[in-house]
Amino acid sequence: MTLRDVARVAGVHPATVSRALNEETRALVNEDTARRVLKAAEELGYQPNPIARGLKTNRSFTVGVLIPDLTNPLFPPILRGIEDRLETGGYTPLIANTDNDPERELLDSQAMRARQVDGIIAATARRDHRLHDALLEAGIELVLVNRRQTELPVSSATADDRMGMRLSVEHLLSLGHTRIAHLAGPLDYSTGLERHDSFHETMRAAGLEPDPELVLVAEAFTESEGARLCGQLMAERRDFTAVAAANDLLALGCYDVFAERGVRCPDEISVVGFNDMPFAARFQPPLTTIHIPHYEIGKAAGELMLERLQNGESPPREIRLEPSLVVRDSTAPPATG
Amino acid sequence: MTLRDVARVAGVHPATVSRALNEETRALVNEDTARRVLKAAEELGYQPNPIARGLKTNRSFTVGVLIPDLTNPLFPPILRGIEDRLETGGYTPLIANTDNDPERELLDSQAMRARQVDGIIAATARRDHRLHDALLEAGIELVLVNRRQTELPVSSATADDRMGMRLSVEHLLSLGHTRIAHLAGPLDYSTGLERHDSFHETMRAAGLEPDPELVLVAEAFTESEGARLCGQLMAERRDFTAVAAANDLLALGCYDVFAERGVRCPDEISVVGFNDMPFAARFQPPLTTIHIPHYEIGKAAGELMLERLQNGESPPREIRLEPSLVVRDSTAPPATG
DNA sequence: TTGTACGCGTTATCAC
DNA sequence: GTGATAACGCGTACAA
Repeated sequence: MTLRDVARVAGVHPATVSRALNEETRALVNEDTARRVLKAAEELGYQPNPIARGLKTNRSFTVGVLIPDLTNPLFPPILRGIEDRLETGGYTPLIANTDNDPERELLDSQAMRARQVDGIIAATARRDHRLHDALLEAGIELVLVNRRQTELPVSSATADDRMGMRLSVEHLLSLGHTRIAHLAGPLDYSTGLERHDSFHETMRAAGLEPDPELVLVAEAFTESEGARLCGQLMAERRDFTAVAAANDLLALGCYDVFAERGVRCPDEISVVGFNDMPFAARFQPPLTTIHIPHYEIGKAAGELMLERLQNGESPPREIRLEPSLVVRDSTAPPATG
Repeated sequence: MTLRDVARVAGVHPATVSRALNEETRALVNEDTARRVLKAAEELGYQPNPIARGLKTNRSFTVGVLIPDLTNPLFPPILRGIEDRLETGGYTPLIANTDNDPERELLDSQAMRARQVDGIIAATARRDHRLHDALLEAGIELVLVNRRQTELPVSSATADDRMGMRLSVEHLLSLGHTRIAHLAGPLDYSTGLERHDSFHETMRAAGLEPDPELVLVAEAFTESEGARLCGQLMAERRDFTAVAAANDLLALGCYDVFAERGVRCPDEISVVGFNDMPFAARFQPPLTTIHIPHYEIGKAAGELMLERLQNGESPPREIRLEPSLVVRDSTAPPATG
């Protein structure tokens, strides 16, 4: 089923079929002829061959998506948003997991480049220039999602991480907490860094100087890191009454330590997570956290990519979506006395 | 950077470069020449253009993967397994979400066909012939994952669903339960049907005739369906002491009804889930369930696809992986009296 | 307005 | 063993 088949049925030359079927060149062809061609194509169930088209146009209508790990529940909704938005523009995503390995990220981007992707959306988290440089050189569009790159002019779709952490801390403050610990994410991720900075800003804005010994930096956004850091805080008998964690998994790690040590949450210590991951309401206790509109972030990233693909002149743009506080049962006023 | 560039540098004809670079045809070329070509390609950082190759060979080294919904935590590990296995064969997955809509499934498969995928792995669940027929006609290989098709000769990678439900029921029986309810999944999914059948077989093998009024069929594998059915059982004051649910989400629906009615689990009613979804151990109470090796199932599906792609003569094959029982805190002996 | 001719990068099939 | 040539399906100058 090719252009020629349609041409034969419609009784015209293949080139005319090509023109009639292509939105942009349809004007060049007689209205009646176009109608006849469309009808023939419809009847035959003609599907243009994107491979052949790509060979000619040097475009694949394909966009690579680099994510750390699909099994991290953060990413599926982002991916669906990306996919849904790209689809409306006729683009198909090509997904690869990098396991947060910068080398593998570069390798995957090479493989995608070989597959002639028109652009790459990177959800991988490290603040790293190499990918950007490699793609710039190859003339492949780059859009960041869930990560920003302040020093470079590159489009990105993220949540307002600073605002999110502000909501978290202000919630704890409003409950009466003053000795608040922060379990920060890795600071070479923009998410980790911005939440960390915002924690400090918000505390200071309330007239509280954060105790450096109550701020611990995780090496990864994982439960085990959360447990390690929380265990460390408890072992040192720090007198904190609340924890603002940089994500939900770190918060879950705290739960583990509490269970082990018989600490009641929220009665003795309050915890706020970040992300509102699936089933956060099912945990014990249901987790108070910051909700992030992940699906919308994905859609925004798809949107930004389409912008760049369809109008190369448009300048890079940053989209920041608002998070919101979801109060459940892991926070309460501090125990008196 | 094309074959011609490499040819120019190596001082040979482009066709020779093609032969030298292609594993299968390398034997046709002089060893020294081949070495020279490889070296030139290396130096230039030559990457073959799969688009052009596909145009010529009618193969894209691309495999479509049809899943219902990426945000269902069941699928990411399957997908990673598929991806990891396909990658070793030089294939790239192309993923689409069908939202369990058979029409959309067909549409997506059309789009994939247009993109010249060499095969399609379908994780969508309905026992439906249409996809199979459409692909057969188009000469596209089909492999099922997490779903079987008994009437058709098609490769599939699944868990042994019958064995899984048998483990679930036997666990409850061994605790002393005899009045066991079954929340079945939709029976037009092979998973729903086989677990349903196995529930009955296992009960009968123990000398117990299942009470038809204790077997309810859900319209979807969701929490709300679980809650609806469990609510129905409770409203009718059925005297059951345990529930064998066809998946974890149905089990979670039961949790909701229990919470609403003040029923204690497992003290008054035991519940067993199915799938061992992420964070099942975090629920309240931690959910006893059947663990399914999802990643391995995905790898097996990738394996089966490679088999068919690399050796079209090999007959379809079914791979069934063993599930296992994970005992947590949602099951206990029935309350006496 | 439509047809002709060529090229995108690769591989298959010849001939040498 | 290697080179020449055609062809895959499409898009687009250019000619008509």
